[in-house]
Amino acid sequence: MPAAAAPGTTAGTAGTSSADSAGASKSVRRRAGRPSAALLDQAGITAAALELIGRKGYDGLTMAALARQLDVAPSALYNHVASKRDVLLLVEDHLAALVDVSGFGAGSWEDAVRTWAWSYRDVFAQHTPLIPVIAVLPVTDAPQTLAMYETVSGGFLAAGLPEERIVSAIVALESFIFGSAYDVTAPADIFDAGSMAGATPHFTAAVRSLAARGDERPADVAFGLGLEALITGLGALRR
Amino acid sequence: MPAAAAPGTTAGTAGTSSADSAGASKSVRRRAGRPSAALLDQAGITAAALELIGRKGYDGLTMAALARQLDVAPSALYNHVASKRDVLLLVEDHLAALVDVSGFGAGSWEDAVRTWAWSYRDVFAQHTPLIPVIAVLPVTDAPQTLAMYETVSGGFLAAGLPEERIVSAIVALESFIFGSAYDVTAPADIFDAGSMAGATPHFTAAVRSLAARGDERPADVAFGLGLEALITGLGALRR
DNA sequence: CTTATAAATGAATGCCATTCATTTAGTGAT
DNA sequence: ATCACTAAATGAATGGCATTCATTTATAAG
Repeated sequence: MPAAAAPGTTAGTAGTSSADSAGASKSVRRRAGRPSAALLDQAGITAAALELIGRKGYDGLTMAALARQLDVAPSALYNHVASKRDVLLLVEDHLAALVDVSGFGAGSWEDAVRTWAWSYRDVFAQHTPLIPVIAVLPVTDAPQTLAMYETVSGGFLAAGLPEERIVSAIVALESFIFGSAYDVTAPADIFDAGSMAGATPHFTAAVRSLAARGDERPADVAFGLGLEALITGLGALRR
Repeated sequence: MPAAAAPGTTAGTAGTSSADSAGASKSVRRRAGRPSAALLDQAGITAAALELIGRKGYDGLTMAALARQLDVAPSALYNHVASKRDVLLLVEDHLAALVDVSGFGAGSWEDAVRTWAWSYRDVFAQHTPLIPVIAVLPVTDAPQTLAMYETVSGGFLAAGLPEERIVSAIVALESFIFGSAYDVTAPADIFDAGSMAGATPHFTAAVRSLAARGDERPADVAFGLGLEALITGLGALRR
């Protein structure tokens, strides 16, 4: 857990072990009506969603399952979120706080970017179904994500990148990170050409010679290779 | 299991220009039973799916809509594809053939990569819902995609990249391309911090100064920046 | 002529997100 | 105290979705 960022606002609730409201499985039958204390809130929904995702994966994350996890009727969720997409947004923003931006302001710019990029990829490799959501997500709707951008922007500016290229540089890195996150989840034999191998000699040979020197995970090798290239190339913009 | 199946008898029809069977909207009521010539085949299904995607987007691509487009009952589709995922695979492989690999073997390696990467991104920017599918797709199931890899591998080898790094280099570029494809579809105001702008001075300033010099599309600027960095970095591996 | 089969039908099935009328328990004002 | 208001729950629809299955039938093969 890289920790870090976790900007002030919601830090109070976020700090508590997220399991509490998630695990509530009292089988006590409740009647409709306003309870003494609200059963649901966004923090509880987020925690329950994460718990569910961890146990059953994203296929298991249905509004019905989420409601059951919280011992509540599915329709009750809609008092606190407008849609399932909203739930995914809550989860996404929670995860953004786990990305390690501690390197910015500490060591070299290169090392800070390395730490950030690897942890960013690692976090979202476990949550690839969120990537299509993030990609189109206005930052306004995700405060933790926005906080991450602020820290990274500050680090880039301090390192001497021209202000007008900072967003482009971040976007380029992020695009690479998201694409690479998918890569982590790919099956090991994804490049096995099978019966078509005869028709693709160059590619088949390349796949074989990669596999031959295989201690490190292929996805990690590719990520390291691309990341170092990006760091060098983007670093050259500094003045 | 996709590919294989393709009942031999009807293979002849598969070779025909795929557009014909897509537009078939005869309202003639048919009875159950084997028709004189098969109404459906994978080429026709692919063409109809592309037509539908172009007209209604991926939300409009349902098995029911696809069947209607082909003037057939939804269940009939399952004689030719095992699942909706299979339909997406057919579409993906069709698109792979549109990617421009003509640069390999022609000009410089750098230019070939540029042409390939830009066209690859452009094709899939229109089809981002396919990206999660491609990412986990064994190449065996996608002959056109495999053919693309073969051409690119050959180009990389000819340019002097060590064989054991070719796959990693391609994966790194592809990851960047997929991530960047999402970027193209993002709304223009995605980085507008709105009410949070006060709390994020560096980021907000960076966004503003990017917008200030804005003739080119932001997604294109970021893609160009990252791509040139990758080309330089990966090119340095040549011997 | 018989038989096997590919390829269609349409009627389920089960899952899903979401909506809605309804109920109820607190809160705050009079 | 009483009353009205409202937040937050319920459970019963609703409509859409992919997929399955028993059934039908034209055709090709033997």
